[in-house]
Amino acid sequence: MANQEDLFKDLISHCKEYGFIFQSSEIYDGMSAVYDYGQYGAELKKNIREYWWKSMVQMNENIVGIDAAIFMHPTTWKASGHVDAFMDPLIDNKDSKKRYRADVLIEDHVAKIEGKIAKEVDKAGTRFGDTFDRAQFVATNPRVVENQAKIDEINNRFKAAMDASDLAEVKKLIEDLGIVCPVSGSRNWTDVRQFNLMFSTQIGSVSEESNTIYLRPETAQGIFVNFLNVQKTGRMKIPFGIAQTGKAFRNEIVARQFIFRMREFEQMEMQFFVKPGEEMQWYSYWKEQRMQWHRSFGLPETSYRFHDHLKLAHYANAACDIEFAFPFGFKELEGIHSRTDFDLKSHEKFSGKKLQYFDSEDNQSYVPYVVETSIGLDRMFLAVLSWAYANEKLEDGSSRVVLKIPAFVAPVKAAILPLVKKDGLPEKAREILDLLKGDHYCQYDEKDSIGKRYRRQDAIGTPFCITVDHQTLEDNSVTIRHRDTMIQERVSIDQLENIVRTLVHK
RNA sequence: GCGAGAGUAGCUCAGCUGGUAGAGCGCAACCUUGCCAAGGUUGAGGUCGCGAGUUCGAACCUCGUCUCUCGCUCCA
Repeated sequence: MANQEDLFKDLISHCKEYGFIFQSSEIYDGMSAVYDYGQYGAELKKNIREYWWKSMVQMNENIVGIDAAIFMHPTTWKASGHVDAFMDPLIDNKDSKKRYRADVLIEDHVAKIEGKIAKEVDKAGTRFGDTFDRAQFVATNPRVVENQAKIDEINNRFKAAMDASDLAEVKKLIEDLGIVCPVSGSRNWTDVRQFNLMFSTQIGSVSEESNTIYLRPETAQGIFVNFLNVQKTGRMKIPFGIAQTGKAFRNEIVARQFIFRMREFEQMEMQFFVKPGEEMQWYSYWKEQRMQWHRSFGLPETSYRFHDHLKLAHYANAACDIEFAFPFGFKELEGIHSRTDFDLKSHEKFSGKKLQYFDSEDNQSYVPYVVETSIGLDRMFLAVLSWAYANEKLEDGSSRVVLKIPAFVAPVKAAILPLVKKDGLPEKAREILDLLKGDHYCQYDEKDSIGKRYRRQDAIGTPFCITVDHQTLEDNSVTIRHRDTMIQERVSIDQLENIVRTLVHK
């Protein structure tokens, strides 16, 4: 809907205008797909992160949290499969504008030749019947031998080129083979380029001795490599979980839609280690648990839906997303994956260390299976904000922009406002600020008319405005104005701490 | 990365066939009012995304570049 797009644009402007999100390095024209969180954005993000942490770690006896480093041993990414999977050589056809993986184009070509051989063999098979010696035929038939030699040559050339990182040679191979674009049918190719989806840097300050290392493309591996450390030192018994929040980095080819897909982003992950064979029941359990967590934000249930993966990644035996109705459509917000024992087994293989758990119930050790819940913090932030943003028409014909952020994650919990800045009201208001600011992030504002100040707080999503008026001086009462309803109630200052705590608590 | 569109004050935008920049809102100070924005006075803010070129002269034309939006593509 065009209306939704406009709303999204308005939201992006609002985020900048009110200090939620700025483009990174804006004064230098910015960086594509990198954003900074401003004064209110940082608060909201922190509140969502803390709520997640509390829900996962504090509320679950068998889940503990860690904070692993962004740098990890390079072999980690070989074990996880990222090095191979994230280094595809890509080539574009200039006519169709389509992009292909160079290795896939070559493989397809090889497959065609293999098809020819198979056809030849089949033909001969039917001709000779029972007396057909397949191995003999393949070794001696001139056309088969010729084609097999072609295949070997292609594979050798490709392997040699890739091993030498000689991308020009890969392109030459594609040209020599006369591979055409399936769409345009043309041979008008760009150079082959390698898109490494992982960011790399050097560790070690002396260049000859330095090693290439990667910024982690996911936080999960930090948990896997610490599986035994945590299990032993925390005396954890399966089933148990390890949670972590932190930055991950992906050099996305296209990163768009505001903070939905960024090159640097924050994940909130929990890896739950279970007994092999019990993973599906835990997978279902966490699916339900995570959806409940989302529902606790009080956003409409219709904003969320499950999307079960039909095509599974190499490491998974079940996977689904929780999708959210963003302004640009239903998109992935959180993933729940049954990762089997792929990661731990792979780390066992690459490290040569046993990553097993001794189960004293049935007296055996095994590599645990893993159920993962992985949510993008920035995406959750965007989900909350895009739902909360509203341009309301009021009964009197005026309008207001309000962020209906759930109170427990709102950046500013309460604003304390003297009705006028005289008659001792500011002093009284500051007393109340001092009373509350130890427990809640509050603001004091005395500038402009009271109505204008309410609107200002609406725009940053402050759920409560506490107003000090002349009656306050007489009976020690103030009014609390609720953001969403704009209704005010009068309460005693003595009760204020309790009231605010209750309203803001989750 | 490709294609299309866009970039002028914090925000939304105007700026004619090239003649050295404007409005509204917002912001700051003061006065006034005092319970739901838009009262008065004053003020701060822009080498028009950046860099070249054409021109006597460029926000405007040309090229390059950066960034954003949309569509492809990519998303273990």
